[in-house]
Amino acid sequence: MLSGILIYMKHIRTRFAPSPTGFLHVGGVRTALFAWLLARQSNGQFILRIEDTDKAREVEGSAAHIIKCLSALGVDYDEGPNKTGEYGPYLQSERLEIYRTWAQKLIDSGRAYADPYTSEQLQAFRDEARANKRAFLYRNHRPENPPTWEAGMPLRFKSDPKAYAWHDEVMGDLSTGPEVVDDIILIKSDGYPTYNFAHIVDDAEMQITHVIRGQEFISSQPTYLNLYEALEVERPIFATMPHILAETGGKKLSKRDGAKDILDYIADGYTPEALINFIASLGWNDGTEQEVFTREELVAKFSLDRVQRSGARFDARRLLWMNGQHIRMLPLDELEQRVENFWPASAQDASEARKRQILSLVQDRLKTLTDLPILSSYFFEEPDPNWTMLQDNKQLKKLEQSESQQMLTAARETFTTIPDDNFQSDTIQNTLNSLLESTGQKPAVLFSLIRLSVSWAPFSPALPDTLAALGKDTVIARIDRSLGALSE
RNA sequence: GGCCUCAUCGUCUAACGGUUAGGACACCAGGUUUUCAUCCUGGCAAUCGGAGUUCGAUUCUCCGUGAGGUCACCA
Repeated sequence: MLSGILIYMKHIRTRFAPSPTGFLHVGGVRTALFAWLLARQSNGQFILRIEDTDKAREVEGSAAHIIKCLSALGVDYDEGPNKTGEYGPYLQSERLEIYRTWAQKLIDSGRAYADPYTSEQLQAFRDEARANKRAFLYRNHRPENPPTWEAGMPLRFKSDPKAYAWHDEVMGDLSTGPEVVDDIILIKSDGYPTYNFAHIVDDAEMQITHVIRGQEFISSQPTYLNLYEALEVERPIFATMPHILAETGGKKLSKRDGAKDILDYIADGYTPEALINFIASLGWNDGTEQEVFTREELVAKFSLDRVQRSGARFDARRLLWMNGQHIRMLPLDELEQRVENFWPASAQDASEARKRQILSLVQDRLKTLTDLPILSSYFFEEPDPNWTMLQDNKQLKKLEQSESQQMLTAARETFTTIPDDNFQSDTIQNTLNSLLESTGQKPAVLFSLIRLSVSWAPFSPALPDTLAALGKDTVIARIDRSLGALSE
């Protein structure tokens, strides 16, 4: 405990260490986010390290893609591939000399040896273990007189199996027996280190204080602990994150289960704030009933000891709700910048002031930024009458055609009496009220009809506001057009 | 199969061993003199099972059960 406190008093250094093998989904992002929050709340550093040691699985451009994702979320790093600090390089493929040096240290101390087996022999050992219903342990087949290690041979760790008990900031106190500590590969035959080796070397070299990673590493943790000892490096604080589960089934979130890339969410009109809030809420809460957190609140309130131990299921509906909450929290001029690329094509020639006016009307109804066109296009272009909307409307479907015509005609007449310079929301409200009296119609019927005839949209802001924003001439012209279509 | 981890409404979750087990999403019903995906009010809905410890277990212990992870020259 004391050492933990001392390390906290030192500055915190956390890292996100993805392998560039594809895209970045919410599971990976959460690990990055929590590491980032920890660093930011303590004036520490957050490091991005690209673990590109598997050249066969590497996908070109994905390191750049990962950086783009982090940047889109506002998860900034202090050291990384294109932001060199004093512990670089931050691409593992550029650190091969470092791994070789540490490997040599292990060889010299008798803690590493060349693996002489062919893959067929290895596979036979595995099959045997499986047939005996036992876990495969390489060290049961440790060669007595391994050859001198040279290029082209895998280098193995000579483990010193023992029981371990260790503390995990999230999972609590964990322990295992010696049967899980094994001779893992340190350097592959292609000369690249394995994750198992490289991450320990790098974390030590880069002075990482907190290792935050997914549950899948818990079972190899004892071997890692053994390796820290052999390497004679101080072990960091560990925090193991539960998995994020796919929406259906009990499996961890993955690409084939429909996990989307973070940039896809951005493209679909989700805000970084909402994504971060949502992802953090998958497994973390601050103990109060607060659900919506700003970025600053997350930084201030996050703590590892309130991270859940069990997996959390991804819930797209909750994310959608949360996105709406965050959109509503944005100041109008901020929202204006965010929606720049989401306007309908017809808004292209509209003035900034006009777009701003429309935006303020629809802000409360946006759940994603991509909702903007459906909520605003009729302000910028002439909507086509759509009779199915009339027929599907529960208020209007029983209406005779002649009744609709009468109502619209009456509405048109009343609107013409409003002076041009007084076609404002409150005046329109009064006009609509008097129209209700004179026609004797229910508001639900009359207002639905007017709304549809000027917008032909599934939803819109409050009617007086909508009409005022459209303007008197447009309102009358659209009613005329709808009347014309009605009488055909 | 070995080892490890986890287990509260459908979902995300709260609850010093003492609460009518709370909140949120979703859903349903009302309301806000139009629609609605905003907003407000209300409703539905949970402690995996069995023992034990205790005056009292969601909470502690054990045994089951279920779920997940891992047993790669992937990370």
